[in-house]
Amino acid sequence: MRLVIAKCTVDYSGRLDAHLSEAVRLIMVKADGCVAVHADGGAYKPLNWMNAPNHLREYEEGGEMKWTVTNEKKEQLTIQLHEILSDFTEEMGLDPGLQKDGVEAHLQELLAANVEKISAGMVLVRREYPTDIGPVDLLCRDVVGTAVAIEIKRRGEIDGVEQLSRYLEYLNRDGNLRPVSGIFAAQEIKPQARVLAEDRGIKCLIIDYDELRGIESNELKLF
Amino acid sequence: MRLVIAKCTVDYSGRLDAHLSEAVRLIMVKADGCVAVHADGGAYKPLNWMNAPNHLREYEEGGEMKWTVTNEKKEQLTIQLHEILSDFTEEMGLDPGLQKDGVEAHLQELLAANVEKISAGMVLVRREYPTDIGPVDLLCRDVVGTAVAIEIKRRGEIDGVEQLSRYLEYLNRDGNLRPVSGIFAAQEIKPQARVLAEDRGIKCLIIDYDELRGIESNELKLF
DNA sequence: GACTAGATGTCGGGG
DNA sequence: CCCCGACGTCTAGTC
Repeated sequence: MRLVIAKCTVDYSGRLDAHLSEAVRLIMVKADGCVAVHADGGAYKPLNWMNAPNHLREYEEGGEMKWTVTNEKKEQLTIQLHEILSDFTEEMGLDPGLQKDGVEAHLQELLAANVEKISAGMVLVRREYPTDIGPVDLLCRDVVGTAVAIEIKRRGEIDGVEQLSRYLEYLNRDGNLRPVSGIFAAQEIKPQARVLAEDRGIKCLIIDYDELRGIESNELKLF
Repeated sequence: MRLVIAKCTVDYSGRLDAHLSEAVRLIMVKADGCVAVHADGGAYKPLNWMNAPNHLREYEEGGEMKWTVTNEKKEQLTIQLHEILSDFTEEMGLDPGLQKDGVEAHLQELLAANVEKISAGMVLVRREYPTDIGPVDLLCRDVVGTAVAIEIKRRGEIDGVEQLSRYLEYLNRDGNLRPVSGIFAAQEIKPQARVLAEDRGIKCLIIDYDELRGIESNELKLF
């Protein structure tokens, strides 16, 4: 990784046009070639960047260094280095990568293993039930045998309700399943999403991840 | 800005749990206090981070440095620095910020000024027409006085069609507007989005940003 | 390659 | 503050 701190001006042209006037910034060049220009604030997002794969050309122009980074998609990042305050390179090697726990896939796994907690007698038909317009998170049958499509989110927002609505509309065309009801399950459901869901006859369900995890570990203890 | 390169292990706990095993990484601490842990690859997103506002505590534990970053939302980032290879600080000052051109707002502005280019006799009622479920990009009336809702996107995908559909459903409840037709306008429309739009009776329109900009500059030349 | 959906999305604007 | 929508969204997974 190469870290350059320099007084610079930057221009990006591609999906839009953007310009940064002269200031001191950090320019980060990673081993895979991606370039990021950071200000000393504003969360982790750089002001400008160019992802790999790309081509970096460094050259002198009028007594100053100029970098142009281009890629196959005709995007271009141009950095004028008016004054280089620091230029430092360090080999870091490959990263073993990030392990995560608590993303949507884990919620889905836990809820799939505990569908009877949603309502007594509920039975799982399958996870990731395939349709032409994408997989339904969980397809179940309730105690009287009615099909139930469940969409699971960490945070329940309008997009998720629309997604479930599309699946319901599709599934209800299938004579073997019809009528299919819907449950929108999330750790947190935004008010507007709840209104839209209930307006469409979709039930809302708040999932307690820790509680479900607790059930799992308690069951493990029993055996 | 402080840049530390160190062999470290990292743990994040908050919206999810995440763990990074031992490796050499860059730790970036910005003037506003935000912390980011970068590997030497993988675009501009850090492996782990904690945005401002937060509280950074540095202390020694078992002969190694340990950082804990916490915030009001009970999120926590813990960094174990097993070996510090470099620790460098540079004052950078405030950044004048990024100027952009070509985002959706510009498209909307241009199209609003040229609604008669959409179809002859089209008249703009208002931009950002407010409804309870959000603002409609453009509300117009066509040559025979029928209301037309226009949703503008740079890239037209299914989400945008759903958004316009919600607006149309809402607007069509208003006796003063009904019937309201819809136009989905974008620089590029994905095939599936087009199919969904047309299935719902929504017209699709490709916008040529450069052409509209050309019209604007030509009109300027006339005066 | 196209398309879908998740993301610790982030970010900015408006109520 | 929440809510909402844009973003150079990015990214991973599937078909």
